[in-house]
Amino acid sequence: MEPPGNKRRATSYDVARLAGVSQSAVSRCFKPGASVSKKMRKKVMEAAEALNYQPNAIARGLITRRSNLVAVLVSSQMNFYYPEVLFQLTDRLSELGLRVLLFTIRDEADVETSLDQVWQYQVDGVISASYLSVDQHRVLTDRGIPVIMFNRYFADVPTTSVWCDTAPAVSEMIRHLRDFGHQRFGLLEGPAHSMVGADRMRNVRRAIAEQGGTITASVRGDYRYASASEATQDIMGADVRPTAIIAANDMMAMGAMDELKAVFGKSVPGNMSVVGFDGINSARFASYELSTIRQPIGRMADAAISMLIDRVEKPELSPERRVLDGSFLQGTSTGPARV
Amino acid sequence: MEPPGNKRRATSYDVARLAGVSQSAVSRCFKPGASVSKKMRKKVMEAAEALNYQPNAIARGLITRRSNLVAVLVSSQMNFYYPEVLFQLTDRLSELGLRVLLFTIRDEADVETSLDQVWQYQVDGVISASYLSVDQHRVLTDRGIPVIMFNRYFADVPTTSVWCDTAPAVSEMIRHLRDFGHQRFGLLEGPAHSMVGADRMRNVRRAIAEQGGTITASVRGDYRYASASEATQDIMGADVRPTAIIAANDMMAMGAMDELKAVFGKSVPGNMSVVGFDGINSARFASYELSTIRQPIGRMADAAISMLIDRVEKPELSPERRVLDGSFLQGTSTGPARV
DNA sequence: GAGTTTTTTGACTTCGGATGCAAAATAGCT
DNA sequence: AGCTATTTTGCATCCGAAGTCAAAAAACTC
Repeated sequence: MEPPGNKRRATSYDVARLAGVSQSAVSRCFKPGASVSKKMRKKVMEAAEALNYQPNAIARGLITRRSNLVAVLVSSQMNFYYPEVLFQLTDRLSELGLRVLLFTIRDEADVETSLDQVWQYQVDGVISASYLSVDQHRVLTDRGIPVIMFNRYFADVPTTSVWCDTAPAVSEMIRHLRDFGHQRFGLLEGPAHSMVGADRMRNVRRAIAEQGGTITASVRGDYRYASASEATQDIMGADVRPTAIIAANDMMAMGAMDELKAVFGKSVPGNMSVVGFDGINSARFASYELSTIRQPIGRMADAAISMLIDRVEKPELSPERRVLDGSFLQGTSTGPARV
Repeated sequence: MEPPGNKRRATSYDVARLAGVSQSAVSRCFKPGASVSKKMRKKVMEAAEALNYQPNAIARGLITRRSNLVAVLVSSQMNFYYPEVLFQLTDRLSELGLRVLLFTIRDEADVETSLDQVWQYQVDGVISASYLSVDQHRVLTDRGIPVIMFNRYFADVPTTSVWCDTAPAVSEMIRHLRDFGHQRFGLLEGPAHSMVGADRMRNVRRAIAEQGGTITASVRGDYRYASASEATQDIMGADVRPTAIIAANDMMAMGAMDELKAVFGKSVPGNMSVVGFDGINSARFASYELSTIRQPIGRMADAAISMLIDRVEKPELSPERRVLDGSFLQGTSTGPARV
């Protein structure tokens, strides 16, 4: 039974002394591609073992200028999409020996303070699945910190980003609804500033224009479940009622389904159809089984990480955008139009 | 337009030179309680501003032996409880100037590698909402790293932990069910090794023993939504069918509700009642409106953090357990027993 | 204004590893 | 063995900020 804790943690010098070698030797033994003889490695490793030595990542980071830290920014909004993205990113980064420094963003002000921290902690890079203004983005890149935007980008500024193209899947989705006889669509859009939402709805409008059908109402929500309630009432309260509601994300689609059932006595898909975007796990609950446009989150995470690593190693790489296609996932929230 | 990036980032020396003072002076200006004259502070701050200087947290951590990093361990299991805890912890830690180093744990092996990283990154402390063995816990505390267990503790080893006592709320919940005339209960338990689940079900059994009623079946799930499907079938397939199902967490309760509706044609609460534990956000969706025993996650996070900070400042503090009471939250998943 | 106390300031050392370079050790070759 | 080519190893210095301590400056006293 050792006296717990108080003893200082072992340093490379301690290991060196015990092993009877120099500190540099110890350092080399813990560096992957270094030139060390077998004997040396054995001696050092034994001493390290005995002292419970592990290199100090902080000290290492100071000299190598590589912290192996990646800042991940996610919105703390109640939208289950974010945790999924976060966990996917974290799992994968861990496997590559990179640590996640997590920043949850509630509002604009949070972003500013987070960016200061990002800078102070010498992160190797940033993956942002949260809102970031062009200026904020530039502050980071100007300072030489690679930034990858997850599922967002700037229209007018080159940005390294992963993006999910929903156009083909939306087209498929509208065809699916049209085949079911739907003609009148209510749109539950995202917030005004959301480019993801704007893009999704642009695709929806285009597909409807191409394939036929009318939009009976278009209302904004804030991507959260709760916001769908009022939005659905607005949609249903319009002059003409739709037979299908298309929501800009799954959370709102779920909210819309529940509102339709609870308040309007509609069954889904019996009387109304509902579709969403994202393909989050909770949309697969049997109570919803949402027809939705699924983002390949895992593959998007891989893409983001690989672009990030490329840029950590070669900072001069120019911005790049990787686009993955979303896919239409048919659930049971869509069925024949009941007029 | 500055030449982007390539320039080295400014250090305290650069600022000192520009301001015409010593490096120590710069350092002091960035330390809260230091003695600096107004003139000096002004000069330094202007220079810092001009150079876009922010102290290097890595270098600072090296000398102060305080990284201001807190490792947060959460299970990456598909259980929405974890993201909620994580986000609560992160929001609060950020406000206190502490950064979250996130570790998602898939399995035992992940824990081991994570602990190595925790050690290497000189975190100031660890908050674990994930499985941790007694040995793993001891490795950390022996090394002098404060560990706070979130919603778990060891029966036989003193542990600093936050815990939610569900006993009174469970008693209330059973009374609620008894008042509705329920006599036969099916238990959907957690995995065998889960002490949280064991504790919850112990309280349930005790309350039933005290207030009357029989347990028709007791089946284990793994806390995930999907596991409730088979478990519910087992419960419903037993010799005697219950009128209410008590699940060890909300995810499984939701799964049970859906299984009852979809496969057994039961309505909830029309034909069967279902209750859960946790009080996660998704249990509030209108499709579920689960009656559940709610954990005060926010307050638990506060408690965990305050205990952590206490121990970072005074490592010699002995283990402490803070216990908060859960509360019974009545939803619409419970109603009169229909025999 | 000289003498004393208090506050500010700067020179220097420290934290714990990584690395360039030269010395030492080993291997390779005739 | 003798001598060169190649590894290994250790020394010394660096990364960037913080803290110690004594010198310098400012603030008080009488």
